[in-house]
Amino acid sequence: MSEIMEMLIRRGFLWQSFEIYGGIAGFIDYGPLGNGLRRRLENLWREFFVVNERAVEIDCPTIGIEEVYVASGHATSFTDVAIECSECGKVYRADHYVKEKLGFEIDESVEAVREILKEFDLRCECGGKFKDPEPFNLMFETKIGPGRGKKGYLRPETAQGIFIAFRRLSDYFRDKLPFGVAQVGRSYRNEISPRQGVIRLREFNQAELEYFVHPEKKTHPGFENYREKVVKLVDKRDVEHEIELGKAVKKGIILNELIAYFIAKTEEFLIKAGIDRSKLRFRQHKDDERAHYACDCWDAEVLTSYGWIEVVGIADRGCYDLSRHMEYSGEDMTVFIPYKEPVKVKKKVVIPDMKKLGPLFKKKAKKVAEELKKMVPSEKIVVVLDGEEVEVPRECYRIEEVEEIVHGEKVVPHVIEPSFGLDRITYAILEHSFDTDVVDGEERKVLRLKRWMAPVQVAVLPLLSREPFTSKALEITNELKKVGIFTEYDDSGSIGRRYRRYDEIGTPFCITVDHQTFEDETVTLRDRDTTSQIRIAIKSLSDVLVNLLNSERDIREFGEVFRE
RNA sequence: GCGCGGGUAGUCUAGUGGUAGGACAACGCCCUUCCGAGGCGUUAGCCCGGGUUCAAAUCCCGGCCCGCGCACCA
Repeated sequence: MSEIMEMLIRRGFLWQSFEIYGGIAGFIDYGPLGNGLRRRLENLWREFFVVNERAVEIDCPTIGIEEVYVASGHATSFTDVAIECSECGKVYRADHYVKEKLGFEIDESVEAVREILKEFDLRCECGGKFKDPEPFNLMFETKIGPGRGKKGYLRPETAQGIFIAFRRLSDYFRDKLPFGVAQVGRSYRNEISPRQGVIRLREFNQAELEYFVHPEKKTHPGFENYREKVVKLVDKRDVEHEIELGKAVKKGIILNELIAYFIAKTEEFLIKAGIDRSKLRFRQHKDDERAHYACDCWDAEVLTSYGWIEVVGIADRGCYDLSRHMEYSGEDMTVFIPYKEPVKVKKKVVIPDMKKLGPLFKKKAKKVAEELKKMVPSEKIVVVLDGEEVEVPRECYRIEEVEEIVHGEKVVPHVIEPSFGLDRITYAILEHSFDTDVVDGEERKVLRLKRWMAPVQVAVLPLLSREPFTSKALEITNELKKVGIFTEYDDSGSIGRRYRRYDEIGTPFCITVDHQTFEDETVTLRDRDTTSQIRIAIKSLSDVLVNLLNSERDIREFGEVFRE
C-alpha cells in the first residue's frame, strides 16, 4: 500500500466498507477527517456553482423508475452485452469484439449478438466457443413496493432528477433563461471490476450543475473575466494547447463560450480546493468516446499516482435530455422566448373542410383534421392514422395564406453540464497535499491542505498535561468552537509529538498554552507549513484565526515572532 | 470477469506442520516539555469457510479483500 493510503486509513480519512465482514470492492467509508474534507469541498462547490451563478440547488430521490432511464437512454446504452469463452473464460464486450473481428457495428441486444455468433461462427482468440451472450447493465436494479413491485433503478447520475422537474424549475425561474440547477448527492454504478481504491466506486458522490440556455446563446456574461485566462488543453486530436480561453473559442477548439466559461470556473474551483495547477489539464473527448447525449465534452483531469484521472466532465448535452423526456412523457419542456417586438408573419396553412371530412372518415374525421392542421401545405397530403398512412383527398382542405402576429417562440433549452466527481477530487487533493520535509533534522509528514479545506483547523495544546494548563486550553478550545472554527483539544504526549500529529492530518494552526500565558494572557500560534510561531493575545485569537483561515497570509503579520 | 502474486495487533513486520514474537502507534501512571524525549505498565493479531493431519498462521480447495497485467470504465 502506498504511504499516503496507509496514512489516510490510519488517521481516519478513508476506510474499506464492511471491513469486519471481509469487505467488498467499490465501496468506502469516509472516516471523520475524510468526511470533513469532502464536506468542505461540497460547500466550496456550492459557493462557486450555485451561490455565484443564477442557480439553485434541489434534491431528488436516488431511486428512479424505469420510465426515466428508458427516456434518458441509460436502460439501453448503459447495457453491454458480454460474451464469455467456454474454454479460457475470457469475457469480452460483444460489440467491441465483433467490431474488431468482423469490422462492423451491431445492435446491442442479446438476440443480435447470439445471431452473429451463430452466423459467423465467431470464436474466442483461443479458438474456444462462446457461451450464450448475457446482458450486463451498469445500473443497480431494485424493486419498489411489495410483491412483484415496480422496477426501479438506483440513479447512475444526479442529472435526471433535474430534467424531470424541468417544468417546475422553469416556473421557479419565471421562464427566463439562462438558469442553473444543481444537485449534490450519491449516484450508483454497478462497475464490473472496481479497482484503484477510491477512484472507481460503485456508490459515489456527484455535484452536478445543469445550466439551461437558449440554444443560440451559449455565452455567459462572466466569460469576460476569463477571456484571457490561460489553461492547459488537450483537444480531441491529442494536440496540446496552452492558450487563452477566448482564443480557444475563436479557433474552434472549444465549441462555445459557455463551455469555456465552465472550464475556467472549474479550474479556479479545483485550484482553490487544493489541486496542484501543474497536475491539471482539460482533455476533450474524442468523437467515438462521447456519451450518447453529448455534442462536446471536456474532462478536467488530474495527475495522481494512478495516472491522469477524470475528475470533472463538462458536457454540452444539447437538447437531448429535455427532448427525450418531452417525447416519452408528453410533458411540454419548452420555454417561451418572447421577441422584443411582435412580428407579423405571412404563412400558408391547411384548413380542413369538415363537411367533406365527416362523411368520408366518420369517427376518425376529427383526428384527421388535427393531423391536417399540422401538415405543411401541399397538393398531396398523407397523414398517419393509428400507424396507417392515409391520403387525404384534395377537396377535403383548403390552403390559405394568413397573417399572424407572433410574439415569440418556443424553444427546447440546451443544457451545459459541469459534473464533478467529489470522491476523486477529495482523493486528488489529499495526494497533491501530502508532503514530507525536514524539521530540526527530522523528517516529518505534512498534509499541506488549503487552510479553508482542513477538517481540523486549529488544535489547542497545553504545554504540560496538568492544571492550570489543561483548563485554560479547554477554555480556549470552546471559545474557538463558538465562532465556528473546527477546533480540537489535545494533551496527549509531548508537545513535539502533538505538532507532528496535527501536521500529518493537515491542521493549519496549533495554539499552545504555556507558562507565559498565565503572566500576560497570550499564547503561541504555530503555522503548519513553516513551523514558525508568534505570540498572540488570547482575546484577539478568534478574529485573527478567522482572517488567517480564509486567506493565505503569513502569521508573522499578526504578532511578535516566537520561532522563525 | 480471467491470469499471476499477496493477506499475521490500528500501522509495519518476524515466523514453512508442534506454546505467535517485535517495532511504531494508542491508552494509563511517573517525569514535565516548544517540535515524533525517557521509564514502568496495559490493550491488541494469524481475512472467512471447508478439507488433510494426533496437530494448520504454515499444506489443499472455495470465497472475500489488496496489488499487477488483460478486459471493462455509458
